[in-house]
Amino acid sequence: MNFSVSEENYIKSIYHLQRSDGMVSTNELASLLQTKPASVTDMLKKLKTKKLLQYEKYQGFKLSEQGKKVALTIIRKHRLWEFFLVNKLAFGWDQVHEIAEELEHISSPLLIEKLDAFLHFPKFDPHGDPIPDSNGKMETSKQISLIDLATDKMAEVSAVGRQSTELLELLRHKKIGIGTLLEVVRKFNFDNSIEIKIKGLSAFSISEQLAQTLFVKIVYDAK
Amino acid sequence: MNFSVSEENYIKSIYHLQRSDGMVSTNELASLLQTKPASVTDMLKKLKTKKLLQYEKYQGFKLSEQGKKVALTIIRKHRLWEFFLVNKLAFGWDQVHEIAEELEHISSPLLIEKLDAFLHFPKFDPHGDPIPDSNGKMETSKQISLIDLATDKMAEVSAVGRQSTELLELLRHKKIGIGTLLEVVRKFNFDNSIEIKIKGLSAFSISEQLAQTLFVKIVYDAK
DNA sequence: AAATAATTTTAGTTTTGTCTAAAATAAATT
DNA sequence: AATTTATTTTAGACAAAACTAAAATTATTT
Repeated sequence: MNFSVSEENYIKSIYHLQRSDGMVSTNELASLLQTKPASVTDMLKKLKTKKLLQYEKYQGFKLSEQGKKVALTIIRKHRLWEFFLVNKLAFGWDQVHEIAEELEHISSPLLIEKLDAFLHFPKFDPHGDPIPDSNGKMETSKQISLIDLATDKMAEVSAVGRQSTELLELLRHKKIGIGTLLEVVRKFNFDNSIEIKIKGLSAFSISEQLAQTLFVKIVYDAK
Repeated sequence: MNFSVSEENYIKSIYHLQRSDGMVSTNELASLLQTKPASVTDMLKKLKTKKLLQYEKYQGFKLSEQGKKVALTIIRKHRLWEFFLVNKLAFGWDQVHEIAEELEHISSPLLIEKLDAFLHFPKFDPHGDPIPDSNGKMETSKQISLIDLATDKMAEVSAVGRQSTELLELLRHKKIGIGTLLEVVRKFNFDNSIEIKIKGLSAFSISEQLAQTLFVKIVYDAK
């Protein structure tokens, strides 16, 4: 099936939001798409009738399996084009997002398969985000120390180094556990402490020592 | 200034039609765009207010200088993408038109300059049509004998070999002169005669001998 | 638990690009 | 030259995707 540019942008944005949230809200989506909540509601109804969305009014919404598949093909196109722009056309990695936003809506599947082959099936785009293959599967990022996580990357706590009662106590107090989704908001050079944000909580700082012992996997470039 | 996909398709189509005609008619354009004459009229008004078109109602229309410039940048994009698709992504020359119809509307001028450089500034697309440079200038095709002209290529009579009174008499009778625009409709293997079409006249046949003495330049791939 | 605030949805418009049907104009024919 | 035919334009409607303002629902506070 074929979708309009507008529908595709909604699907992609919902996918991004639900990675961190599970469930997505109308206001959240409206602000990401720079549009009004009323417009979002209209589109939600349309996407529901097309079976791309699980949606009950006033209850929030998320993509159906079908919808996720569509989202992944759009993301695949976006990231392949970004790779092309940077590695073949010599764009800087910070110049390509807007252009890829347009290119991702070109419809030919054959084009994307040929582009993928031409680029030798890259696994990551220039920002380090994984590129889904034609079945929607992508590499999961390698585990890195939280201290090395770039700002604005959504990551999931995947392991804790050198466990101890004191550490676990601290983690429980800060509401951090395996699977917790977070992102780094700021880094302070003075003491290498970092400020992190967990969905639903207000941002707070953690020490260099703590950041070093926590390991995370990037789950999504939320940009 | 930025134009919608629809506006760009109108501009491009008008450019193609006026190459052979000088002036373009509403019906002609409607049939090329697979739309209705009434829709064409609506768009003509819009293009006129945007100063892309010289248009007086019931009198036909043609692009302004501005409009031609816009048309040429679209054609430049289309042909560069076709070159890319065939020479980098290994598409067949007959598979690329539709995809290029989408790619030609991607807006970034920097993208096109970088693509042009990446392709080493090609002068002709995979169909043999010239690619305008960033100023809208393009190579004019080389002069070839009419007998060698492919079907469906619009060409302009540029010279006549071995002039003689008899030849000139024949040409005058057939209404062919220097500058006449024509295209080859069919080729007959039996006697190598060809059927040609001149705008405004019905198609007619000419002999192999005559076709050999006439020289033409391709002015446009009217497809 | 009631009242207030925030969020979400509905109802009614707008814009872009299309359409049909009818009217206006131009071209062709007798 | 008058009439018929073809072409082009107008008028009014529609679908997609957005908007504003108001109503409905849910969440939060006191």
